[in-house]
Amino acid sequence: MSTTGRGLHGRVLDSLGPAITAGEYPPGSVLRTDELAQRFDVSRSVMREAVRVLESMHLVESRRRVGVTVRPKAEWNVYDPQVIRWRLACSDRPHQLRSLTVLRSAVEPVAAGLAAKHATAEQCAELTECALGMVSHSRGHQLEGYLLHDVAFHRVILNASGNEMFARLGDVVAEVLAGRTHHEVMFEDPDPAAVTLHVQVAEAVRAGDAVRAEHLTREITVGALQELDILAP
Amino acid sequence: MSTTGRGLHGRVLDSLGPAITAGEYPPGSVLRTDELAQRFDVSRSVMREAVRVLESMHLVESRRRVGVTVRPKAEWNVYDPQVIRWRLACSDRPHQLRSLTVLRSAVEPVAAGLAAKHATAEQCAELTECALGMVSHSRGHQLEGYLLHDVAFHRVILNASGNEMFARLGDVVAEVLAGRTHHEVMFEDPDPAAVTLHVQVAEAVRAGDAVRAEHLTREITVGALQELDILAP
DNA sequence: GGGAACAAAAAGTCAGACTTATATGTCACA
DNA sequence: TGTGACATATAAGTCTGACTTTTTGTTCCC
Repeated sequence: MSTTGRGLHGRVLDSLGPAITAGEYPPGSVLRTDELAQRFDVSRSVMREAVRVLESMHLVESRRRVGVTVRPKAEWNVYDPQVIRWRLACSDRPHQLRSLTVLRSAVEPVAAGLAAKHATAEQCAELTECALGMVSHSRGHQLEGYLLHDVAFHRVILNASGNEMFARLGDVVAEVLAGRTHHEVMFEDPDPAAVTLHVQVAEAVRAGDAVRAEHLTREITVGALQELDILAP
Repeated sequence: MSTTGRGLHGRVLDSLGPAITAGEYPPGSVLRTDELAQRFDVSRSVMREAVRVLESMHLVESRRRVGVTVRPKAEWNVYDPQVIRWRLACSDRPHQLRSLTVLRSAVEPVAAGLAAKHATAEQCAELTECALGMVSHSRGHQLEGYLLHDVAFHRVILNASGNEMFARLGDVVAEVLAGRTHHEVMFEDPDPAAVTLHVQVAEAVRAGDAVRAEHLTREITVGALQELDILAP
């Protein structure tokens, strides 16, 4: 899933990235390239490449005669999928999950409205297929199967919106939904009301009813937010 | 504004990044590190650092024995501020501007609603100050002054929402608004109705009226979308 | 025709020497 | 005592060349 692993510098990032995003090095901390290279037992060239990547994520800033300083959290590229994964993997997870869910609540209803206008016949078919899959996996602790169709459903909506910015949030949504199923508490079968809503959204999109699709999706996301409030008020 | 310039590898990126995002190298194109290093007259180490950054933006993929291949547009990290700037600087600009405006139309109303709940007294004051600044620069071709306050206004809203994902879209909004004023056609003074809406949003946020703040902001973004439709139907 | 051995190509890695910018401390002078 | 110019040390930045590793495509044999 989150395999940066490509090459030695990727190995370094897998270790250093999470450490920084977890706040192990508070903002303003100064690291030195040579020292890091020693610590990770890699050459300076490799270490420099890793630092460059962290710099492009705005996690650190490299300045002559000073070193590599950790930037304040407010400047991080929090939309970078890699950064999102790192933050979801650390203790900041609940806070991060809430931020992303709020983002979903803003984006997905609008995306659904656009999908109702722009979705192709194929996308409509895929959507109903996903919704039916959710229904058939909604009882009897088939959580994994349910999750699979749920993720696919929201991906299709985001893609069908025709907006590239929305489409690229598919991975984020997948991460949030997976997080809810795996890490957070999810004893019981999914809420039947939510399942019904998904089916209705699929219908609305197929019918080209943008207003209804948007409204129904808003209900879904409101539900997701309430779920968070119950778990961590 | 968009000064990557830090170091030699930054110079290379300023040249290669825009070229890739502009589609000069179609997806699947293969570049070789050594050749690029020669072309830009830099050492391989510097070139490798540049490639690493492009790779972290998912613009390219580097594989042994094959080279550096350009990835399909759909996989790019389109939320990376650097990528956004590069794309806004090329012929793709109108399309990009539309995508971002649609994103704004989804995010900003929700952000305004949250701001009404969470804004501090200081933020409220700042907001009304911005709105008043917009009013006082709304007549007599004071476009630059108007833009300044407009950008500040939306930044405060996004920050006051208390959601870090929203807050980080401040730069995007700034870029969109600046684009509208500078590059697109903007002969006349801003629409008086829009100015009034901003003042009303500031009031609603101060009053803690989330529903009203959200609704008014939605009107603002709808206006922005209509403006685009008029310019490029 | 299919599979195994082989060769070439390009990225990846490393080590070492050198350059450059810049923060900081020093000292003279006002 | 404060201030400006100057020297110095430091850490990033750059370049080069040699070497390693992985992967692809070819060739050769069964």
